[in-house]
Amino acid sequence: MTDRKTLSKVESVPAPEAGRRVLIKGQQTKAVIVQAALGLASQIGLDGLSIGAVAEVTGMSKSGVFAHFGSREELQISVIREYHDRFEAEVFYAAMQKPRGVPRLQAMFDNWMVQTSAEIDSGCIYISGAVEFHDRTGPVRDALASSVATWLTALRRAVELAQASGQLSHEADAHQIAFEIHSLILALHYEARFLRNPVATELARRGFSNILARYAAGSTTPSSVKTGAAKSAKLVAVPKPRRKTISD
Amino acid sequence: MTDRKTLSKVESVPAPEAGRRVLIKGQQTKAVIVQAALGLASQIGLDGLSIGAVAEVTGMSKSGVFAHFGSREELQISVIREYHDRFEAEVFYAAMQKPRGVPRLQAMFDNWMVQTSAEIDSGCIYISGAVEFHDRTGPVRDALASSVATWLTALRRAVELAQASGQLSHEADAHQIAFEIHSLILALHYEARFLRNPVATELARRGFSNILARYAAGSTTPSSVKTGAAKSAKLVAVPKPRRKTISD
DNA sequence: TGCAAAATAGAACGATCGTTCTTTTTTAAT
DNA sequence: ATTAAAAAAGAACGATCGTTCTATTTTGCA
Repeated sequence: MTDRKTLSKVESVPAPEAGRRVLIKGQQTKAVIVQAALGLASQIGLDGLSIGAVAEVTGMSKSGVFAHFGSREELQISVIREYHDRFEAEVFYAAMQKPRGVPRLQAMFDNWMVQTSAEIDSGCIYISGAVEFHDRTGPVRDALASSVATWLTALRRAVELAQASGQLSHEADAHQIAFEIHSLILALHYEARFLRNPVATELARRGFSNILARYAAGSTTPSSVKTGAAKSAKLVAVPKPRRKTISD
Repeated sequence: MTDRKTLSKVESVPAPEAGRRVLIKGQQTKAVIVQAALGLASQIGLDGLSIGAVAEVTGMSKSGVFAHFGSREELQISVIREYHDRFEAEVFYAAMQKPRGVPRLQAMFDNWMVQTSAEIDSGCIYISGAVEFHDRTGPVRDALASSVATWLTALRRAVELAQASGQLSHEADAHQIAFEIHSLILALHYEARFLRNPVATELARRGFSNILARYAAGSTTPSSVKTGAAKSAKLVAVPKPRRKTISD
């Protein structure tokens, strides 16, 4: 569609045929349905997402909703794509405005925090979905894992850029740093959403600054970094890629 | 029951009346059911746990299973108690054998890792359940949050003991350290279970040793520790405690 | 304005769910 | 061995689920 740098090549909506209307009625309501379904899935989870509930929220009939997707799985995948796009816009693109290195990495983390522990209803589908689908197989799980892997790869690249710019130490493995950043977001989600810990945001923020301090270029390095094991770390998130997911 | 130090005062089974049989038939099968239900819940989640599935696994009838609990919620709570007891034995008690300070903290983390990313079927109910119940209310959520809060409190105390023994710096807040340790377990679960990252265990282990190195007594401290905000951190996990949960 | 196609609604299906009720089997103490 | 209680089974209920089929309404272009 556009040739600017993107998080992945996933296309949500087929390009409209030339000479036709830009957005046909069916696509409008489909977009409305997906948005409503994402809101629902954020609260009750992807797995708990039922067509009947979506129909009630949108004021449509069950079969009216169903006809747009053909199956519940396709609805779930559409929701994942919607979340992917939103996450890409609000976390990835927003951070890409910042200069490379620590500022961009900091922006990614800040945006991610907002997306994860957002004030109102929003729950992170990447986190809840991982729990719901970690033992299953099929296209929904694949779509979810693919989307998550895409983002985590982008995060790791931001770490590597910070290293390349000399702001973070080269001695630490980028996988390790990205893992520790990811872990803070997961703990933030856990403590803020489930345990209702009001200072979870502060704990996560401090943890991130601790990571930056520890891996700051030229600082004292901890005992065990840069061994062989972690260097071969590789995410194997997408067993059967069904569409292009990770851009180069 | 026993007066040795325990993780909490939750009692799973009422004490048998004097002069009666030690374990009546109904309690035997109930224990079998709960164990089978825990195995099921570890795979498909507490929320997905259905009485029919438990009946099939145990070779009983639905109503036969149901009669032991009276409701699905009570079955779920029984599963949580079972997991609590098992977690207490395999993570908490096992680590209490070690001397106070870093060795005990290290043992807690190691045992926790095994419990979280165990080889076979076991999934951590504390993690999956948090996602499934983070927006709900009721006794199941309360039981889960209470059990988790109990363990996290015990973890924080182990950190404080390590500080008191002079092995970890007093400058860092124990809440912060416990938060960062917890976050590594969550990331381990996420990457090992969902993303099938084969080096997740190694990343978590290294993250823990990084924490130890960073907070080692006498080491250089990062920029922002020991401010007022995190000192008031307090877990508010149990809104309506319905039984005694956290020991003093 | 007419008309075909698209979009939506409505009803019904088989399946599964938690739960209740009734009946049968098993237990455990006399 | 007898017997009352406990345990387990079996059938059925209302509800909800995803899905299918058919009818109705709405759309969008001629």
